[in-house]
Amino acid sequence: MDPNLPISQRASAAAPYLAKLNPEQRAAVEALDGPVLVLAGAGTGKTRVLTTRLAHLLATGRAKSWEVLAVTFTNKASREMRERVEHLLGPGAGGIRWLGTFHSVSALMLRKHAELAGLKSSFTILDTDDQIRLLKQIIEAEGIDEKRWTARALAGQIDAWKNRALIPRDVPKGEAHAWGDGKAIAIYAAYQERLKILNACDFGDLLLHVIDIFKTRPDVLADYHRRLPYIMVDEYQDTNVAQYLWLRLLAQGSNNLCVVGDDDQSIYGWRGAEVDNILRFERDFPGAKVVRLERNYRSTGNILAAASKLIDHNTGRLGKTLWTEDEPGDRVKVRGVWDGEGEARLIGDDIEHWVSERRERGSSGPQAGADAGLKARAPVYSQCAVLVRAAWQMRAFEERFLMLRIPYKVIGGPRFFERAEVRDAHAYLRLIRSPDDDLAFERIINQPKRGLADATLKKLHAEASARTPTFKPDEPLFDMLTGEVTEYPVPENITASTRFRSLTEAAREIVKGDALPLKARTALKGFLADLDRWREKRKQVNHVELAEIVLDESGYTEMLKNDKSPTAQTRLENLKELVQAMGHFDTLEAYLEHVELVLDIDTGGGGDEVHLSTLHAAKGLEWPLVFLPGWEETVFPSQRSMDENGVKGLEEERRLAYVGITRARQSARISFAANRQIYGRWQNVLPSRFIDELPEANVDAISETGYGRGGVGESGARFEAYAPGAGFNSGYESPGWKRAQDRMGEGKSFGRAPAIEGEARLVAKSADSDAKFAVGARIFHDKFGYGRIRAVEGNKLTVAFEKAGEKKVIDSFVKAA
DNA sequence: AGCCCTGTCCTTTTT
DNA sequence: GGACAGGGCT
Repeated sequence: MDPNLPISQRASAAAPYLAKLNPEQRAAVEALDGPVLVLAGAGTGKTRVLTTRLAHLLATGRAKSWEVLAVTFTNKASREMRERVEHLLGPGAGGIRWLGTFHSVSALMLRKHAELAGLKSSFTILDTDDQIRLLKQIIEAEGIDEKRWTARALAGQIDAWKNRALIPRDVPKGEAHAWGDGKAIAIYAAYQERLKILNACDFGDLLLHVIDIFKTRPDVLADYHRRLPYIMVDEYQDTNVAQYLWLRLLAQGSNNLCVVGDDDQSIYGWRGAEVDNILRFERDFPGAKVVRLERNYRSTGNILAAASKLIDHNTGRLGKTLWTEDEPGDRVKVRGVWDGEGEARLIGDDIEHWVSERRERGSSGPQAGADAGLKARAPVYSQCAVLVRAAWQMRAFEERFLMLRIPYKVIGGPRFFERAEVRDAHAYLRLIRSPDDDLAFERIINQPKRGLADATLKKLHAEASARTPTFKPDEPLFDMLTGEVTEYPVPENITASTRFRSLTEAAREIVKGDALPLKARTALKGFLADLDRWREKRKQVNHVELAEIVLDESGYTEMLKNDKSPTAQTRLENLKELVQAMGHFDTLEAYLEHVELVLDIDTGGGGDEVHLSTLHAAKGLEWPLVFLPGWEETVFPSQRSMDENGVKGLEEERRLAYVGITRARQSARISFAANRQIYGRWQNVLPSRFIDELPEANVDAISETGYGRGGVGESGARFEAYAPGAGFNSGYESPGWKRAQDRMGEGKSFGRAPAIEGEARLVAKSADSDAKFAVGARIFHDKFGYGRIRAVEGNKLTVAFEKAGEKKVIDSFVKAA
């Protein structure tokens, strides 16, 4: 080795991991100085570059593991990064202190400097649910029409403002005026006050408070500049204004910022992401080195060509030309089906084909032999994914997969930590930790039922706000409106919605008097005593035991045990899982920090299961076989996206389509239906415009629209017979389902298990053996849409159709011979 | 207090 | 098809 080489370069030359990179990737990894922008197309090894660069920084001794700030958007991404660095450099190398999501890193910083934002370092992080409940109270107090301005919508608006780093004072007047009769800013300000009093902040605040601290305390910022000379950012195209400001401030020190992203994969505009951030990086950071990664290692030629042509329809791109040395492979399949069920059927069949094909090939291959039985089966299901636009589209697939016994796993599906029982358990723990946590208090005061419902709660609220505040903040109050730090007494701009006495405190007060009926008073006393006892207990036992004790003594477990609804069992299991999860943490605090922020539990994974995911959650992942159902106008592209954001919205939808196609390694299969149930109503829908935008040369279009070919005989009906009361889900009852039963006139369960399906001819034939024309069988008619059989008399069916919300009874429905 | 019924509005996408 | 809120009833 050349002894004249600087040490860092000697290390580079020797590093084995560099040999695995192509020239562009290597250029990106070795650009260790100054601002760097890596434009990485889909499947070009973006993560590899990022992790290798990080490893390289450490391996060459340029940086210590605590001197690199590496930010990602999702917990999954940061976990993966950690693992991969470890993989490159060996065990222990993953201990990078400042590696995490924007939010988790911010939380870490804010805990250190909480007092500068008027918080205690033990502040709680509210999730969306808490946020909405809080806003609801404030809206109520402000006397605003709750129908017109829902808490949910207001939460969305406040989030949007926070994404743009706007504190109440900064919100443009015109914009605020359009909201809540001009009271939006007042509510926003009141909300911030309440958060401070609750010693809490929401997701947006994590960043905003830190930005504010950096701006007002140059000494603190300078300290971070010194500590964190290297900054790396993943998915830069998804940064919003707040995140951008946050980064700018931190990067001012060393100017050594390396961002990786792809403007074509910016799909979080609705969350405030500004593609513009990546488009103007070179202007923001003069002298930035730009590296383009254009060689795709993931997909075959046809898939890549189809995706590239599609994304070409967008304007204002930085532009890349992706290429691959892979063979063209299968063409992208586009298929039309009759309706959502048909689509699920088609995809289910495809997966079964794929699986049996692989299994056969595997067992006849050279590997087959004596030890074949001993070896775990090669994964097959997990090579397939179904990617949908919106979560509700998953249900059809889940039902179908259950029926076919295809194992599946919902990625990022109904979140463990968002389940009611888990949140209830957390509320107990939070309340034990901090008696001031009013949101937690409200959540569980009557869970399980203690006879402390609305009336009691109302009195508690009154008690809490009526009396002269006795609350004295430990720290001076920080005013979001003016940015001033105010000493007690309380600033005047606190609205009626703001209370200075916690509900716990109010409860202690109220049980002394006779404001409550005796029954409620006793119950409340008991509840308070329980809490105090648990707080005592906490000093003696560890947090896992504490959780068990609380769940048991509160009667929560018992409530679930007595609950006869089918979900009760699962909920009990969830609680067990929760207690188990707590064991992975040393303290209650550590655990709560995790659940508040990471909101993600490692569900073991690794099973051989088909992946079911939204397109958003699929970013960064890949599969050999990818299904892209629901490509219909109004669904995808989403009507709402286009209504709200016009061409910009459409282009983001198109990027989403691009992300979808480029997830596929070997085969991408797009499908669309002619009929789709939206809000429970049947609607005719048109194929997505994106389908027309695909290049013919790379696509096989097999339209089966009219699946079932509509009319058989004069009735023009397609039948799907369901066996009443049969197995699958037959115990399931929902309000809507019950209502449907009532309408049908038969009090019996119809069940949901398709016994047979097919065209009229088939059904009619089996009707002779009087098997399938059972009351409750589902029927589709070209003219009248879906209905259910109400009565059967020989060849005549009485069918109740539901169309456009109206009930229609067609007598003498003649079957086709 | 709490259950049940009925009417309304809805559904993107996530830290 | 379902969450949720409000009203009426037990």
